[in-house]
Amino acid sequence: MTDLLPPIQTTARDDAVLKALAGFVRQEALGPGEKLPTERILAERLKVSRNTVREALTRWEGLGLVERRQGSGTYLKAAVSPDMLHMPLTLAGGNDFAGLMATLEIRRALEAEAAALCAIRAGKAELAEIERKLDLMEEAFQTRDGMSSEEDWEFHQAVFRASGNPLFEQIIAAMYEMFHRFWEHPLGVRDFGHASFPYHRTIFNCIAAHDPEGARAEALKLIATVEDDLKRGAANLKLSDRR
Amino acid sequence: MTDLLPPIQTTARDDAVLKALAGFVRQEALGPGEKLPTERILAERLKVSRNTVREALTRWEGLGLVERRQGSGTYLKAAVSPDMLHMPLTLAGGNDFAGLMATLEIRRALEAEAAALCAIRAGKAELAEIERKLDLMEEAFQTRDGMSSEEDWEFHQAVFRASGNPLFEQIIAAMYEMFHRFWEHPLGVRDFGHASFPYHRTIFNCIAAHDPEGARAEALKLIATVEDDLKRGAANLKLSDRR
DNA sequence: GTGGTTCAATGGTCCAACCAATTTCTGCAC
DNA sequence: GTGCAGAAATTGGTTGGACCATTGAACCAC
Repeated sequence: MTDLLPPIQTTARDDAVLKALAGFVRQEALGPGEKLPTERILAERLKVSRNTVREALTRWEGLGLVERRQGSGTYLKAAVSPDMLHMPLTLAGGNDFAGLMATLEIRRALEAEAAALCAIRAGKAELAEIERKLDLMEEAFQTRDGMSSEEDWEFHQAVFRASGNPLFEQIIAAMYEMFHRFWEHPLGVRDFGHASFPYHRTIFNCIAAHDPEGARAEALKLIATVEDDLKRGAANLKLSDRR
Repeated sequence: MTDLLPPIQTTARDDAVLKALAGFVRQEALGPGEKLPTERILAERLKVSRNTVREALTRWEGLGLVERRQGSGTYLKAAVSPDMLHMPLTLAGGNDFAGLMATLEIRRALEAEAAALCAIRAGKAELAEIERKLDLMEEAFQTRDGMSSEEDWEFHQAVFRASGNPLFEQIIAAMYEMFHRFWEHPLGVRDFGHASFPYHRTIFNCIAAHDPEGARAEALKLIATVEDDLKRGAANLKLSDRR
């Protein structure tokens, strides 16, 4: 009794605009940073109102695909293709401890899996890149006494990228803003992140040895230390209510 | 209706509109499904043009926070708060086999973690809800000879929801469209999904017994069967180029 | 009740301006 | 020719008003 009667679609102009624009971008082989036609031109060419064009572009802007600069133009921020899948995530109350723990749980799941996949799939080039990031991070850690969040992040990004699955990097990158917001205000925990330091190299060693389960285990240990730091920070935070 | 919604002041109008609207939603304690003021009312109250209101609402619609129904009104689809964090993801080329495998790897990571967390955190009410979905699914499986994708999905949703971390459900729900697209055209694999059937109950048993590692292991087995079905389907697909 | 009809409300689209930020061009001083 | 300030053009942002398409409720005949 499956009544497969999908609703018919009579009007979908702004969607049509986006589809046309996606086709245009593909045909012109436009990449990130390049400028696309002005709203007035698009409206004229597509035979729709400028308002409709603007609504369509607003959608893309909200999805982070495009950046508008008043007086200058509209620029691509990411690669687009006609058959993209959009996953807008919203995390309510992202500023507090609970929200941070929630993202950390996601990160634990993804980081462990990515490390394991990376151990299986990473080739020589990827391994070299990861090791380069690792060296940079360790150097920064020594010279700046533990302040290596930027390099730390780049190491993890390299691992995600070498997992062979672009989704890992994308999801984590989307959550980066939240982590970053936090890393700059370590809740009074002076040595935040120090405990996680040694595990970066143990993870790399397992990956280089093509030991998926080892890499997974080390990644889990790393996240556990971050979780621990976070809980210590939460205790410090109990008294001061920030914003 | 109360006369909240004070006029907007500065530039960055549409952003200000969203902030004001978020505040309004919070003060009125509006929940999902409830209707919010019409565009014309908002424009008048906030002292901005209706177009500006529309651009703001278009943003929220693109983020899946709101649903517009022509002739009816604009309705909340999710809880909103003034300090939300948005993480829009876009994945290119989601239609092909590689894209499907990529999402499945994400699902493996999240499903295993969520099952484990669920085994730790699920209370009596959550357990009962999961078991209800499980019963529905098993019944549908028997009576419709394996066609239980809808109920199957609801079971997994219940598990994610009981994990205590809303991000799991959100990420997976965002990927649902891709899975669903596929489930309706099982690539010629007649008994697609059959192999995964028994693991639903074993997962539930582990969750009910508060056995995190057991639940994780069973979830991994389930995903493995789906992966296997998918690979069989890919072989069938080699010859026919769809769409 | 069932099935149409009417009608007001609401989102969707369009137009024609104007504003604000940016870029580009122009012309003068040197 | 060079450099730079100011004018002009370009472009996204906003406004107000108009009309269309869909929805849903009230109403009416049967």
